[in-house]
Amino acid sequence: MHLPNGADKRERILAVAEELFFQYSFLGTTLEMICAALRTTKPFVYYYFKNKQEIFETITWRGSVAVMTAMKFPADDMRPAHVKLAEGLHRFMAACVANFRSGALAYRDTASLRPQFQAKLRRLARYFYADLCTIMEQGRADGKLSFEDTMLTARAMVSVGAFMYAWYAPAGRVPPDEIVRALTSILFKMVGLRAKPMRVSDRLRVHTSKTR
Amino acid sequence: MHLPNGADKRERILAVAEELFFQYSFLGTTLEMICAALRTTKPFVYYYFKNKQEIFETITWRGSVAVMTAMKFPADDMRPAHVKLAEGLHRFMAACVANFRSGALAYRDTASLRPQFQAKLRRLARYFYADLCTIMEQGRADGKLSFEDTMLTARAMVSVGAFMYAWYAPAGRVPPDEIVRALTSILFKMVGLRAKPMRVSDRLRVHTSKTR
DNA sequence: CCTACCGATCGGTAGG
DNA sequence: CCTACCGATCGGTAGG
Repeated sequence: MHLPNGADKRERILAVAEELFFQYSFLGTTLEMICAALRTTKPFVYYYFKNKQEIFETITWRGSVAVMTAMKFPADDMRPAHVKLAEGLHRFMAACVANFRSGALAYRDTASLRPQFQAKLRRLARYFYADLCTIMEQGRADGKLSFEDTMLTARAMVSVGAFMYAWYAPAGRVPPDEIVRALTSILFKMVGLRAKPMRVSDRLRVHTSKTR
Repeated sequence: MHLPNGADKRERILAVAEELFFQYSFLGTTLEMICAALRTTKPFVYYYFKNKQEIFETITWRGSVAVMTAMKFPADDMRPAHVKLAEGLHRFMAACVANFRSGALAYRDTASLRPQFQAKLRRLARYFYADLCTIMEQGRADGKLSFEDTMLTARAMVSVGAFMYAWYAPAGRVPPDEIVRALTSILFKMVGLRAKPMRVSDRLRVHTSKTR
């Protein structure tokens, strides 16, 4: 045990609030509930955050960024589009599973976000979809993929990851890695990609460069 | 113009409330907002409904039933499983598009539903998934379908319809019928079904029996 | 069908 | 003088 510093305490607030916001929504979660779960008081929370809104948007932003950066590749990555898409979809699905709570807040509780924050999220999503659609169409032009409307197919694939909040339970029947592999394999079928999704260990062995 | 009877007035309340609940969530919608949109007062609304909860659950139940009954077939329907699945998936997707607002309330605002109502919804969903998975596995046994984990594939297909609330706009780029056709076609790929989804007019010509 | 009003509970902040 | 908190209570607003 060690005395936690400020950053640790802030993280603890965020962790507890994420759980409560996911379960009860923004308006359904009171500061009293957050404080009770933290076994602390409101002024303690208000020392680290200006208000409830700031806590909520911090969590929401993290989750959204984690999911929406999966299609980013270095400019010098010259692999074929369908290979990048396979890796990107796998990263996307892994991020959806790892962040299924915070990732859901953006679209499930949109009304509780300030308009300017919503605009920031829409920008993030627009870039994600632009990257995704570009890679998809390159892969199709290369004859490696097969699908009809690009944007609708992209929306459908994102739905599979995004809607996970409604049914996924971390301690469920299938282990997380296996869920990621199986769902990624379903996304592959949706774009007519033949390859099987790599296992996490394979991906780490083949692709060692850090993208962040 | 005619003087609306009690049922009409009730429906008007439900229509206005559905729009507001979808946009602002249950807790974010006040009775004052509903009354203002209706240009009436709270006691008028409380003449037709016991409380805010009853309005919300009435709307939610309708949407959920509309979507979750798509996989029901008459006991004497002897068509092959993959044919029934094709029709069921098409009906499911059409119901998701037609009820994207009320259908979303069940999973987006779950916390605002009473536990016993949540249990009723879970029962409805369990029957839907049971029917869906049964037909899927029959079709696979017949050699007409191809997929891995049945339940995960079912979840993924439902996600495509369910998550539509996050992006679908009735007055958007693609007309509703075309959205339904394109998304159903994507569901077909997810289960390895070769057939193309029928157009609405075709389906009505071929299959005239009422399922309700 | 409306005006007026209640018990309670909310997010946020005061003094110490 | 600062920080990190507590007990108490503020102004406003919710459902009914």
